[in-house]
Amino acid sequence: MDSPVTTRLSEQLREKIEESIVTGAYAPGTRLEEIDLAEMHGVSRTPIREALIQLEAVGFISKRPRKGWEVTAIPAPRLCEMFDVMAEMEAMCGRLAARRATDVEQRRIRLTHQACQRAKEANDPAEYYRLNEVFHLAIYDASHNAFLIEQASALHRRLRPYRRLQLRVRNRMHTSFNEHEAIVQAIEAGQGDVASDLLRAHVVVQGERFTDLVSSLESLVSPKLSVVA
Amino acid sequence: MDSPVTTRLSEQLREKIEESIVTGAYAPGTRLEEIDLAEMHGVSRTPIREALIQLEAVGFISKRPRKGWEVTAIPAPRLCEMFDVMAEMEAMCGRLAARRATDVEQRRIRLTHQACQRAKEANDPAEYYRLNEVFHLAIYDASHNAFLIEQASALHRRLRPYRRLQLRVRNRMHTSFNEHEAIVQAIEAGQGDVASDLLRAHVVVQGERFTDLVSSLESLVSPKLSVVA
DNA sequence: GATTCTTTTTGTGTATACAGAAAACTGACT
DNA sequence: AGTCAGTTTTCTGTATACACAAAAAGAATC
Repeated sequence: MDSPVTTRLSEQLREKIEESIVTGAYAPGTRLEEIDLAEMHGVSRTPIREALIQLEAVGFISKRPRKGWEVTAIPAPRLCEMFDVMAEMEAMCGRLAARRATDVEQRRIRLTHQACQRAKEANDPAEYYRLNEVFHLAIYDASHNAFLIEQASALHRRLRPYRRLQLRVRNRMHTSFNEHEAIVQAIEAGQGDVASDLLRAHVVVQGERFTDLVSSLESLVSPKLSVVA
Repeated sequence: MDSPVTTRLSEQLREKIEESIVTGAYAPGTRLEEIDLAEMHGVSRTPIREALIQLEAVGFISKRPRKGWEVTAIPAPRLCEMFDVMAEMEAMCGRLAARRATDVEQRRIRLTHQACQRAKEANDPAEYYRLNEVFHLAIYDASHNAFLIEQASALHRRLRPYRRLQLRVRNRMHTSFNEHEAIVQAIEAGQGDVASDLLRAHVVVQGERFTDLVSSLESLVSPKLSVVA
């Protein structure tokens, strides 16, 4: 039924757990106990442990001396740093995409952008959010640098639970769309430096958006706090 | 004597094995067998396995279906992609460093550069190679972006066995030094964009250096090939 | 002599067992 | 009643054992 050579419980478990983190099911700060996870997935501790070790190596979780594993809660300042790096990587993708994108890839970017427009006009933030990811990934792909694509995608995924919050910001969807339009034009015109600068500005977290980010961070972590307060 | 809470054989083992890869003791393509490594280090398979899993997560080794673990041999085209990304990250470090470096950090960069000069004039490539790393790391630090520093350092380390080969290229030490001088000046002058562009050009693998890289790659992998040929 | 089938060996993936340490709880003493 | 000490429990790190699968080697047959 499923792939026969996918022998590797620990890999499948890593994907499952990572998915739970990325989607926010396991919020930052959540404790992960090996035995619980093992029972939950009906396996022994060993493959669970191996999955957790992989997740730790990529920074998704961290191990506290005697406290078990914990979903990494990224502090706001570090999150800004990560968005800065993300911005730079996207800028690089954009520069390369403007130089290297094939006709098919250009068309794919433009089409995804138009789909974003429909989602915007339908005032459907969820759909816009989904298409926004497709849009950015399309630009990554057009860079024709496999390593860059991997790195950018990984960081994109890492930041996913935090980016989702950004769209709640007032008018973000419209602003985002307008920025996309300019980016697409720059790529189509082959203007690498322009696309690069636009993408950097588009992704980076500046000014008031930083405050939004910080405040929305609080809605992610331990809900019990809100009960106390 | 050593840190008492460093209980974690797998961590120590990961560092040891990674060191062997980075220094080139384990050349690309080398087979790593769990039992051999376990005996070699006087431990059981479990911590070895955990160490290998971590190394796989970062891309140092990869697992072949039924062939065990193998030190990842990076193909030349991918290596170029990685150097391109490295160049972009260094460029970003330089741009930030020019804006943010403290007096102490500027002085540290300049001093390391002067040490490079002494190594160059003493015609000591090994020492120059070592100081070159210190120089670049000093620029990373001056960027004041902890995440960027981590990422850049990790990629730098990843590329280390390949960068070493580059210095064998004729006159590379002198060219490198001159480029460093311009970079230092740009950072001291606070010219972020200039530092950025210079660093990108300094790190990237272009033109004839690509050919050098490809040919030097062959000296890394399985020596039996040269016996056959 | 070559090819194919069978058997053996080797190596990985998962489970389980065991030891040691830290944290929590309980009891006693001040 | 509070604090300190001792005991118990829980959890982690490491070792070992077992099963399954693939590759290699050897034997038999064509």
